[in-house]
Amino acid sequence: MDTVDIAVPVGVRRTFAYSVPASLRGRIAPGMRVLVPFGRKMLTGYVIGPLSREDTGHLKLRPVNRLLDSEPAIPSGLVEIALWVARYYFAPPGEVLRALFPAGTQVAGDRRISLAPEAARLLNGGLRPPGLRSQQELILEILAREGPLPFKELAERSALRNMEAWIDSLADAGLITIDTIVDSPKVRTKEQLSIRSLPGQPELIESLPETQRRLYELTSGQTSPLPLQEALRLSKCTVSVARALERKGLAVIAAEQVHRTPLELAAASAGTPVILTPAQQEIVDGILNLIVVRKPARCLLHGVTGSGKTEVYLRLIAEVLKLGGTALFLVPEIGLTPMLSRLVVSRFPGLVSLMHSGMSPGERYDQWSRIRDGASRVVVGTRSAVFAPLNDLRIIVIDEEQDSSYKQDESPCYHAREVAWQRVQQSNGILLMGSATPSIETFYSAHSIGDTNLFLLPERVESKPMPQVTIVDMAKEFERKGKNVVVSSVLEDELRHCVGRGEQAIILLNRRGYSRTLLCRSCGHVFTCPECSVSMTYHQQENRLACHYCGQERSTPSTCAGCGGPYIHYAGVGTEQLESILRGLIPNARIARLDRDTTRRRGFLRSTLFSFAERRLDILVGTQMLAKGHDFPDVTMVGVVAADSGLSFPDFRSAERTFQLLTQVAGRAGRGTQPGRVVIQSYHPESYALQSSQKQDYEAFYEKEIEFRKTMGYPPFRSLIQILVTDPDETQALRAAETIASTLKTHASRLDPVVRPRVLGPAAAPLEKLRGNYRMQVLVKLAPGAGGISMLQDCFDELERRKGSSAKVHIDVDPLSLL
DNA sequence: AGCACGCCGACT
DNA sequence: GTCGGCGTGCTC
Repeated sequence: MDTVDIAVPVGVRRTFAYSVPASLRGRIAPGMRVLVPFGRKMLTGYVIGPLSREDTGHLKLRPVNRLLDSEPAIPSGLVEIALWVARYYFAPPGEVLRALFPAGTQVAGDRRISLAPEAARLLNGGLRPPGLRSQQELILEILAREGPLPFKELAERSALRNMEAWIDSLADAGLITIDTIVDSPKVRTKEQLSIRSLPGQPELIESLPETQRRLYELTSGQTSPLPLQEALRLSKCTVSVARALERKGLAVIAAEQVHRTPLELAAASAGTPVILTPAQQEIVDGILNLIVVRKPARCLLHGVTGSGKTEVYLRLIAEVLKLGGTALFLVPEIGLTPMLSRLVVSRFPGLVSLMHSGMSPGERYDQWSRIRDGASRVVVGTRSAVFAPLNDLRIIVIDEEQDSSYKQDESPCYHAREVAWQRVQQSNGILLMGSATPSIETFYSAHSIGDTNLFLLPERVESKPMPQVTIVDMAKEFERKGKNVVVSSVLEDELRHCVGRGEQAIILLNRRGYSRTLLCRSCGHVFTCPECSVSMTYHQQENRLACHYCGQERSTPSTCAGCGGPYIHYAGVGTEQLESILRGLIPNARIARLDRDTTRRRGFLRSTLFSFAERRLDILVGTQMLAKGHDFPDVTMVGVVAADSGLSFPDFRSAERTFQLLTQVAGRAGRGTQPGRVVIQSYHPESYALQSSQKQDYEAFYEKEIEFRKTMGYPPFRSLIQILVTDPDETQALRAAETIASTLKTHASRLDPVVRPRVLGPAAAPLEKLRGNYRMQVLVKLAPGAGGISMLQDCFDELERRKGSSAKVHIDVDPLSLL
């Protein structure tokens, strides 16, 4: 390779060609990080491979400066995965590749300007080099006063423009020197002085003084070197004692690498597998058969809540390890399910690495290094762990496959499930998706298309019954009571009984705050966020209004901002108000609330879940974070206060979301010895999302929903690409969106009508304004697999070449929502 | 993404 | 005439 293709972490959707100096030939390989000159800087680049483009003849290639890795830092397969992500999701390849490495390992270099010795001597002697312009003199003065400075800082201090020219002239005159300083990575392996004992003559050891003997015995009982500080603390002696041992040849003190270990790993104890039910065993056998043939395959494990899917995953991971392969276990959010990660860790002691956002940069770096070096063969992690540098990946498990946290909402907007599928296709492994409420796309692929293997666990373990679900029609409740109530009599009675029996309850209301909207009774004015097109929510505890989209706050008004009138109506109940209502209804119950407001305090989520598990709480009130994956055996009652709050969302997935949320939260009830009861309050009891979740009938929901998707041309029948154009100026946003839409339409019209993508818009996005930016969207509907994507590639390449507008363009391939 | 180049208004 | 504004074009 004498010329290479390199991705540089800048926001450009292309790679760059570099020449390889003779000294590096034969040592450079794909997946290595290199230092390359880019513009006026030095940047970390990622080697893609030999130069494939031929049109570089006219370019004067710059040489790779040096290698940052002596061997490829990631398996070369991962480079291909990154390129696939970049292409499919319209993202800059350099930024995708950067995301594959732990944060803080990237290096960059900047020019540093110093005074040449000659100039320094003159200036120190109070003299000035003759014939200089005042600007040049200023630069020299600053350098004499401040010492060598980075280019940018020098430019700021001097406040000159055209710095490049002044610097060049001074360098030509030999008065300054310019060199490149490359900073060192912020995160690296941590080393610590450690002590390790050596075997010695028994009589020598016998003769040791008391303190040296203590230290020697402590360290000789260890299998690995002990951090020196810790050893001294434990044996209560000082460094001189350790040095004495070293002099006698009984110990070695040296810097050793220490692994920064996440809490969950350190705390785990060894666990043992449970015995599988026949149904679980059959599925394990079925999937294992697919694993051993070494052909890529997708599997969906559709099992009701509490049917024991986790045990199936763990058994298959164990089998993969026996076969010598590695495994990746993706979970929605580790923070919400600390029990699950602990369970995995306990089952494969010493082999597991964790990758999630709650870890410090150092911990992430060490976990990543362990995975890359092959020390960890099981990785448990959230979305980004799908890029873990595992070799011979034979299974990827995606738990709660439908969860929206698997989709990254900023560029690159990848979906971990799709990336996982690319990875197992490459490594001849298995993708195992698990859910009680699979996404419509995945179930369609399994049930109707058949390119995903479907495995069913229709019953709970130990034949525990599914909870009994009651729907309360809140319109009738209003008629009966003659007034609006938040908690229906049915829900109230059930709760009372539940708490009375000493059992626990979960109440879901997917809306935080005290009141959702403030409305003037005189003129109808709604208090909306000045930056966003949404109403502000009243929070009683802080006595403030807050925007839940941008976080902006303001004090609670006492009069209407529109007409000055005093009659302000607080409408729409949130979790904060619900909590106080429940306290009023059932004063003896111990109640806690879990939502983004209460869990902002570090550790509150963990400690509250723990208290609830320990039965020091009777009722948990909260938002959807209560619905996910928790396993509390004493919860027998689940209430949903406003089940239709999500149904009115102007989004094609709102029914699916509602059904999933209701079914998931209902599944929290009756996981122990007592059967569960669920009460769902709604103004739309007839909607199919509610009806099918009442019967816990996924397939009934699927049949209705897939019909809707087909009629409307939504996924899985059409692929969607959302182009969101934002700008503080409404007309700017619209104009930029119009340019994009018309370019897309022109390109589309050249295609065969059968595969021709439909271009819709531009139109204002449902969230018209967010953080002061107006949002226009263009929507492209494509027939899946019809090659429309390559048309879009061309289109966006063209648009990028002549962008001509300051408006921001955000491309979301396969968006999860269209807000 | 940065960052320089280039072409138009307000100052010495 | 210069300084500085931000439109637009490039980085191998």
